[in-house]
Amino acid sequence: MTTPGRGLHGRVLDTLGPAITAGEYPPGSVLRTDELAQHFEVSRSVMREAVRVLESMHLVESRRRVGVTVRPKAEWNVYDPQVIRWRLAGADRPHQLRSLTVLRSAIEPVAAGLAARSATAEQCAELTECALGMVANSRGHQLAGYLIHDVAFHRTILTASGNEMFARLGDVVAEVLSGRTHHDVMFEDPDPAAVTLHVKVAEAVREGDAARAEQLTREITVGALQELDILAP
Amino acid sequence: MTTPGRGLHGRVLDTLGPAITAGEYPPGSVLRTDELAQHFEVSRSVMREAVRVLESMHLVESRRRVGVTVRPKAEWNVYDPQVIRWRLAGADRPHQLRSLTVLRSAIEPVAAGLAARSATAEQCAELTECALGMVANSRGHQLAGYLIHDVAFHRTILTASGNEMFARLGDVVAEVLSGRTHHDVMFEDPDPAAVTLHVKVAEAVREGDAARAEQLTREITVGALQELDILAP
DNA sequence: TGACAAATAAGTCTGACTTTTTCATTCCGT
DNA sequence: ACGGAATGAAAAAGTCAGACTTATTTGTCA
Repeated sequence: MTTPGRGLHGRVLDTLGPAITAGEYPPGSVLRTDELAQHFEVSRSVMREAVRVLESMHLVESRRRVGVTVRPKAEWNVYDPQVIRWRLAGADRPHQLRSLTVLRSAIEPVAAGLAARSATAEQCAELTECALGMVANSRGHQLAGYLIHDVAFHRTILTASGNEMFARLGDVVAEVLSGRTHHDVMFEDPDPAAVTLHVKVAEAVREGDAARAEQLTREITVGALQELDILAP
Repeated sequence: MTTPGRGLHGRVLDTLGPAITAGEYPPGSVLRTDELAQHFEVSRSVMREAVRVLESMHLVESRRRVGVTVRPKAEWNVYDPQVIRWRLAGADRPHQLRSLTVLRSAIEPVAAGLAARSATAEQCAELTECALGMVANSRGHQLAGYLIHDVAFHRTILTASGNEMFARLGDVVAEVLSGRTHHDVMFEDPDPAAVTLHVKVAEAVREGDAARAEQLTREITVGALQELDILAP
């Protein structure tokens, strides 16, 4: 997780960001910098910095003589990890989780295919290690241990794809997987079939079999979609 | 495009952002707010706001007694449209274009599949209209007209997918397509086969044939990959 | 080695001032 | 009397300058 207290403006964002992304201020709402500064008991300079950050996330728009207006959801920078965290922490969580899982289902298979072509020996080893760690923690309610390896596995795939855009989704996937374990599903041991699939993906990548790595990963993501009752493509 | 002159801090970002993303300041470089403020001839308050924005993009990190240090590329928020624009405008353009095209190849087929399931009648009409517009402008060096319809087509697919994360990639795809037309390839009329594929995708979506829409779109993106000499999966 | 002190650069606050944009009024012409 | 253009005032963000605070690092000395 990122540093919680990186200055006063960060403190302000910690409450204002979630409030906006939660829809507490509907699109078109107008805030005034001075009022916000008073409300949060900070100086205008600090408040202005916070507004600038929200503006860079396209959450709000600041215009002279008008104020700080909340933008419609469709314009938000929904790939900003901070925005994602805020939304995952709020009432929008289920919806956000679905969006992200669908995104995963598009990205990860392709990433796995690329990883099979360009993964380094170290990455292959890491992958195998993670898969074995998942197997070792797949029985007896060792969810914490399982999760660590699961996250590391997917992160390694995304990194090994060699595509920077894919690699940067590692944190997002981590958040989705953690969330799934802690809150929603997974009250019991993980599906053995899923565990096996991970082992096979590690194999396929190690052998450089791109098509197989992609197909197997697609099966994993289909499973993730089904867990959320999303119609599998 | 976004508004160019949204305040002094925006002006500063317009030169500092591209400079950082271009690698002009290598990772670990230390900048000092006061010096920057002097250099850009703005007050410290303005400079601080600019730094905050760069910080929210994970381009830099500001620490007391140290200064503003440039983060390694791997930590940047590479999905931030602003960051993408900066990188597309700089020396990193070819690399960025490849990353984005690979991203497209993962996203768009899935988006098309989803669109086939959930597109509205209006969206289907829009799609057909775009495809016809592409056909009409596919001969006789009418690249500008072709591009408009091409961009609109892909944007509509992404929107019609019903997934907000996909929808937000519309701008990125637009930028990639425009760039391709203006700079790199496409000196002559577009590939007739590609045009036909677009028409067929519109058909498949209209008929609700998800698998076919996905497969046809995959063929389109494979073409885009090949244009950049990227090994097709 | 550890504690303490100095230096440093970001962080914060305040108040005065500027600039842009909007809204309401007024004034003119038809 | 009505519509529209010009004018003025108000409102809120934007900018600046200066003083002060605080955390962090570095270096010195016991």
